[in-house]
Amino acid sequence: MSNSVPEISDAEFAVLDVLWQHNPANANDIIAKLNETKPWHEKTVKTLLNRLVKKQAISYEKQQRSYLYSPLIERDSYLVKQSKSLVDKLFRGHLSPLITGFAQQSQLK
Amino acid sequence: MSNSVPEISDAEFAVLDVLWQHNPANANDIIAKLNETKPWHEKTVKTLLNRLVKKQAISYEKQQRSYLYSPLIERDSYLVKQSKSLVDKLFRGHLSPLITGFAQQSQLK
DNA sequence: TTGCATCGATTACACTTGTAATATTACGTA
DNA sequence: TACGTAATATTACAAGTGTAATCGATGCAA
Repeated sequence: MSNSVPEISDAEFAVLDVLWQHNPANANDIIAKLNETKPWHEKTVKTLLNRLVKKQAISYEKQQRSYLYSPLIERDSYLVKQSKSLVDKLFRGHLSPLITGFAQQSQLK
Repeated sequence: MSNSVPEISDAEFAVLDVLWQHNPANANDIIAKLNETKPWHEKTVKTLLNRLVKKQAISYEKQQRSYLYSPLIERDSYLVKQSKSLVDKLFRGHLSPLITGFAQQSQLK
């Protein structure tokens, strides 16, 4: 049976998201990509990479001096799990009120 | 302009959720209701109530010895906000992939 | 009136998270 | 071979969170 998906914080998710788009990737690539949208310090991103490794959300292989990182958890299963847990928490498992809420809100403006 | 909705943790949300179902309510009522599903110590719930008050998510009025609590933030707007922020984060604002993901996942079993 | 039970208020404490700074290690160059 | 530099690893530190325990006030029972 496959391990359950670890908890991923918001900042960690952003890193993982970059890796889902393109992998394997080294730290500098990831930092550059992230910095297109987030003003994160290099050190910050490295911390996040380390935490993701510890959580076994990503893996790395040594490539000369630096590492090449790859996701260990699947994007789709992660997204489904997160969606489901939100819908469980907010709507007791029912998707329709979410959709309705969205519709109403977007129609307000 | 109305204040933006404060950040509410998962445990705090459960308390707020009880108050949305029935309010005003005193601490004991809330504890009893929560204990139908969560094995939380009385002290824990009181801490959560305090934090919600500090965050101005709920209010109270003194009733003799104890307090009567009521929600200050609206259930609907809170749910919409949370849904939206998840959809923004996971699906870049698009609802349809969430729905599709749900459909696929539920059809697997 | 005194003490106990019961409220809410304050304090505790470890873990996670955001956000780095510092330490260490190992190439590559002079 | 010795050093600077660039990678990773370790440490930092405050705020938020989960989960209570303790403190202080107060009203009720004896």
